[in-house]
Amino acid sequence: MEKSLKAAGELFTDYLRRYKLRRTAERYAVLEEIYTCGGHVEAETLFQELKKRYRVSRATVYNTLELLLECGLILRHRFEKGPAQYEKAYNVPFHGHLVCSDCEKVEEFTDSRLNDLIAVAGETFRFAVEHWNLYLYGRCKHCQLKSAQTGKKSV
Amino acid sequence: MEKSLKAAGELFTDYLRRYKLRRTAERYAVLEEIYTCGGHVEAETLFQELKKRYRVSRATVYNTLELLLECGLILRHRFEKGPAQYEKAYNVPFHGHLVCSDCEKVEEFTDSRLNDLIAVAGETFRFAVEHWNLYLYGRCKHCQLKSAQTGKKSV
DNA sequence: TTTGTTGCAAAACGTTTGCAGCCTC
DNA sequence: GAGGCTGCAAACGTTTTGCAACAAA
Repeated sequence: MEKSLKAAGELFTDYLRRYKLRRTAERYAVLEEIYTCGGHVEAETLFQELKKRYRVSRATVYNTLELLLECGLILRHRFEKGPAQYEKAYNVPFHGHLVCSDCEKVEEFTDSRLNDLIAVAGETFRFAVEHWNLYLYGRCKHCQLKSAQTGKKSV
Repeated sequence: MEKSLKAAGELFTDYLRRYKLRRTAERYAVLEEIYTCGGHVEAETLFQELKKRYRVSRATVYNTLELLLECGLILRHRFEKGPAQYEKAYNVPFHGHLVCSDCEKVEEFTDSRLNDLIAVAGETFRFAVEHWNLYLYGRCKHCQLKSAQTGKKSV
């Protein structure tokens, strides 16, 4: 956790140096928040959290998110509903997402066949895959149980 | 093509009847446009096209898209950039999407292992999968060739 | 000192909503 | 005839942009 933030920070520094971009406190603050909040965050939440501790603007948050995406330190998801969500990507195994249509909670899963399948698809189409997303939508364990108890199919 | 529109129209009629919703010309117009435009369309394009032939509003387009999603006759995608895109779903095999970050074009691919993989993930988590999306982002064949010729890595 | 980056506010964008009138049933 | 659905326009929430002030190099 703590460790992956440190390593990510160093990679971020390398990236900023390489492209002659400035190392500002705000940029590292955004990185830290994503790496320590645990899970998925949306830009607005990120901004509200950071505002408690720093003087930051939404513009900077969005600007920094763009940089972090570019250097591969974070991932962005646009699920069916709501604003985009961000998660740390460094030292995290590739995974798919299970998104519950009822409670909106997101679970993650891995499958060894996923990477192979994606590599094959890329080769078949001579497509240079940079990143990918697999989203499964439906009802999670808890919401199925909940509706079974009340006898209702959905809210 | 023509045939799947007809079948989809009948399923839409069944759905509207079942839920005591009204069969309006506008609703069928939206369905037809999606089934005949071939590929992915965004709501605004749909609206602009329909406006040429009918008196419709954006509100009706969005409202109808919601209905068509609900009865499974269309699919909705939120790729990394841009507004949501819609595609017909009736009589179309499940497929993943290859999205080019350069030219924004979308290719489709199928893999027999996909359905199995998704079923397994669902069972493992006792998650009732309703639908899913697999998006691969990167550079398509043509854009790779294009940058190899100019010697530039990207635009 | 230079100029990339910031905070702020306004604008842009896609989508949703409120409402009076229309048209399906 | 009743009320679900419509077009229109205004409102909404998220993201982007323009700009003067600031601070990293």
